[in-house]
Amino acid sequence: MEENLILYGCKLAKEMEQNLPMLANQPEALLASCEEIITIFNGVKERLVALQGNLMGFPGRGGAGGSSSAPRELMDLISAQTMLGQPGLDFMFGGGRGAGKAGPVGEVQPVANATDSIRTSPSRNLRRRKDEGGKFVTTVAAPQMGNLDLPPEDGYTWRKYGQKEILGSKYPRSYYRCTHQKLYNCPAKKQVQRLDDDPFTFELTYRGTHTCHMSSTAPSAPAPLPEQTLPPPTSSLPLSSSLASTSHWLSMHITSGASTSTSAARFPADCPLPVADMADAMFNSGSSSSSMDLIFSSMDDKWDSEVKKG
DNA sequence: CGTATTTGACCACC
DNA sequence: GGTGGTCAAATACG
Repeated sequence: MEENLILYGCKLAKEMEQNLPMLANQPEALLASCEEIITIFNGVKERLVALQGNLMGFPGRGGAGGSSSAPRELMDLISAQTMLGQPGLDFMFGGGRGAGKAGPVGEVQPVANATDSIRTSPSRNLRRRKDEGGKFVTTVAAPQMGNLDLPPEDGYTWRKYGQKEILGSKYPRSYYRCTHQKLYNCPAKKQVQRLDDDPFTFELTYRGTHTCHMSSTAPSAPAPLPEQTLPPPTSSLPLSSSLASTSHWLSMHITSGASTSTSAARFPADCPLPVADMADAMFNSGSSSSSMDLIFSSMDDKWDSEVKKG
């Protein structure tokens, strides 16, 4: 069920992508297509939210007023995946597509948090380990050229706060937190580790959700969109131009069909994840994620209202 | 001088 | 006690 809708959505998105120059002159057609895609993904998203709610038991964030944290988590995952240029949606939607034998690259696994117990240390309670709701593990291809030590760029700004040798791994694990952690109390963290059997692949572990890009005062966030029925000015986004020249190293890797090349192959030939491509292009088109924030915030508006409706 | 990274030590958890 | 995650002082960098 979902996968059919997704395929349809992918197809629509791809058609949009191909017809973008034309559609740019027909904002109404563009708008209709956007609406359709949004509707499709919305339905799938709601199901996944329910599913993921069962799976992860998202505790929500901040207690008061955090009623719609799960969609945010999902969107963050999608953002991370699409930014990475990986078919991360396969994790979200791949359950039914032909018993998807996922390769080692681009695989995403939700990991349920064991307990929520916070150790009440008598002397210190500032170093709690078991925090945040869920964590996501994904693998991403490393660049085949250039600096291999460079952690994968994913559109967020991370600050490294630690590195550790991991038992049984050749390579150390690096620990990053969101640069805006202090300013905006953003709890997002990620771990980067190179696979010992495949140095060209990073294993990324994301935990926590970015609150910095949600904050209206956050540096990367555009001015909050007012309540509106119209979508953001998608026609003004540098979609087509950047699609033609994605210079991101991840994109290069994926299209180059490198050694661990199960990533792109797992998608139908007529649907090479155009949505991810579009998102990737959008992220790569600017250093800040403002355009994506624009899109996601508007989508969230939509989706939030949909969720509240239901 | 402010910010990011490095790195040894500390701490939580198993 | 071992291992992994985090802290924080020292250091590097722009």
